[in-house]
Amino acid sequence: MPELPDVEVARRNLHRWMVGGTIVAARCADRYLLRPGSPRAFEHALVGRTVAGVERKGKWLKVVLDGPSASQGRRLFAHLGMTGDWTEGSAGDAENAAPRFERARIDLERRGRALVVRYLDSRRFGRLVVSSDDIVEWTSLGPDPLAGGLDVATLADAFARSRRPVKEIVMDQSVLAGIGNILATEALWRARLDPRSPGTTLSRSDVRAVARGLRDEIARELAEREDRGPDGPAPETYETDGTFNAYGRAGAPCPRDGAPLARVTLGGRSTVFCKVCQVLRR
DNA sequence: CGGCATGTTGCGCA
DNA sequence: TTGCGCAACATGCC
Repeated sequence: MPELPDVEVARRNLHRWMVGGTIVAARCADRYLLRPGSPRAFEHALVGRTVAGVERKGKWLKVVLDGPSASQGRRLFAHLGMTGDWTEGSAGDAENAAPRFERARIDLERRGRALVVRYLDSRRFGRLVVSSDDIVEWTSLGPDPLAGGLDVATLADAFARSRRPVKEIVMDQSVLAGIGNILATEALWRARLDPRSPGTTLSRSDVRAVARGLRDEIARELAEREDRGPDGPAPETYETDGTFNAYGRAGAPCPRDGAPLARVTLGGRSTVFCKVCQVLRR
């Protein structure tokens, strides 16, 4: 599920489902997901509150809650980790039973209707954190690409300051929030730039190409998810169905020149690229 | 059984 | 101080 486009879709869904609703029950028994919180604190912080808004920065979500008085606002921060997802169903239907991998459940009342919002996460690398202030994981994020954070000057600055491979810089959440392994791999393929190139070696036009690659790939993935709609196929099924140019395609022909795509490890992450058309700066 | 996985953090070492 | 590499976290799937 989780890179910027997936999280943005989750944000829009949560916004549509929850804003204006009042939380009547909240349960999460998973202490690992709640770290450093507790099931009791989770329930206590949410029940009785009204949802005022749902925001996103990078891969983090922030659900803004209103208390009985304005000074009692609380926030629920959520990260999808590797396999997290949010779903919705109306309470009372046949599907009242907890689906597989349900880790948290929030019951709301909205416009006289009861609904259930669920957090599912098979691998449990996600987070659910309640706080009355912004948490450091949120405040230390760099600018978000969809909020105008993807400008060439900022990127050029980050590259100029580091000899680390360009792919690692782009995936650094304090440089740019929301870029994961798929977006970085695809953007660099689009930019025709070898992911191992040190940041300091990039030319002005390289930086522009990386920015354009990121922008285009984010837009493409967002459009793809919008096309499928909420009742489309399960997320897992659109990872490897031919929509990627490089990600997950090691050994297969590069769509541009037919050369077999190479695979290396950068920052502990699998990295696929074409040695023929993606130029290595040094 | 072995290997890989869309993410993040922390540790040890150069 | 910075930058790596690597393991760990917990689990599913091919």
